[in-house]
Amino acid sequence: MLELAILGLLKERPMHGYQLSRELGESLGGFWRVSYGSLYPTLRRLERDGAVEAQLDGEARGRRKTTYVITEKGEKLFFELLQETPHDNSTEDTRFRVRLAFFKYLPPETRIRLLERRRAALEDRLHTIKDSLRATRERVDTYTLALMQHGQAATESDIAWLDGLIRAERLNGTTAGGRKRRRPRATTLHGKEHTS
Amino acid sequence: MLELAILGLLKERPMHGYQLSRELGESLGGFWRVSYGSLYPTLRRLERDGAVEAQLDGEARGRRKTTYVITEKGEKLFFELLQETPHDNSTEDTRFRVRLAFFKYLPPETRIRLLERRRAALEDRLHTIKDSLRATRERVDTYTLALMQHGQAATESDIAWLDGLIRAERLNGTTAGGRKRRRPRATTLHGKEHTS
DNA sequence: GTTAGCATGTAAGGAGTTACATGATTTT
DNA sequence: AAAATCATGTAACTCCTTACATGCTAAC
Repeated sequence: MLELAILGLLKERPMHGYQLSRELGESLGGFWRVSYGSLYPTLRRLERDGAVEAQLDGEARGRRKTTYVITEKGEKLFFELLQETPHDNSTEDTRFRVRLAFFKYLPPETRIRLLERRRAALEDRLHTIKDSLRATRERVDTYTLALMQHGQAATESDIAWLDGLIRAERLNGTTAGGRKRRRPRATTLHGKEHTS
Repeated sequence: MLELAILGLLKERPMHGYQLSRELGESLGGFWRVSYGSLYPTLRRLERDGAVEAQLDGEARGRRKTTYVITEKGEKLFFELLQETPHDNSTEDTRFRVRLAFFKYLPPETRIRLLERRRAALEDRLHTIKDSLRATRERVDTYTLALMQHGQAATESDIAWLDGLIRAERLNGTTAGGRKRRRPRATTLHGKEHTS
């Protein structure tokens, strides 16, 4: 997840680790502020794997400030991570936010597919909540009840939001051509932004 | 977090690991469904630490079904975990839900304190989002913008919900006595439910 | 008699965290 | 000249996950 976020930010422009940590916190709007203890090791790993390149700027004395630049290989990795099917359920809320932050790099079809997959997951959660509410009704304390009811409301609001995004995506997509337009592969995207 | 949830459920009645995993998913309404790979080892650890006791029911052959019962020591641990000041930011959303699910075991004063601490954290997040929105306005893409705006709305809704809970708590608390009532310690609660 | 659900576990590993440590540069 | 912020890093650790493995028991 962190790798994806780093690569996505470096795609826009080269940056220091420190800058990355700032922008990471900002672009997700206050959710998930990464610690340096995970940021720097991850940058090292990406460098080792050839996904980014380190450029030592600064006047050689003291060796400070390393600017990281994304490579071709890093771009490929970025698209793989961006479309990766998530198995994990626990981190998926944040993971989806990270993905969405880089949606502009995906073709409309893929965007819709990811949005609908997310929608299905939330529908699932909604059913679980409703089932719980039905099952435990009356013999449950105020706080658990409040938790469930607010969970339901929040999930419904999330779904409505997703519906808005999907609708907007469809409106943009229906301007040209019938169904089954040439399906672009990740490798054809390579670095260019998709502006449908 | 898992320890707290396990102890909280075992406080209501003894259970198997398997049952615990079901109820865990239910009582939090679809958020955080724990895997057995973390549940059973945690139960073992709690047993080793004397917080729970394992009772082998079943007919000795095959050795199946272990019912876990919370101990005195486990009750103490439960209250410690329930009031623990969180340092972690990343898991705090779920952590707060778990805490709230067991609020009935806390005295009103403590409830209010925890609710307000949570409220402050969300206000903080809200400011971060608003700052980001102000800072990046216009030079940000649709998706990041959507993310921030929805994040803001969701956070505001969470805060309003908390305000409701705090208000309800205050109404229940103002029936008797002036400010600074005898402050109950965790150890005085010991197992009994607080019904203000 | 087979599918579904109950029940318990292990091994390997992922993805982060905190706490500590250091030092340069900019602002007050 | 002190304080804040920029900048980079390591070591130990937390807490949970997936994938695998096993076997009983109830329902259809």
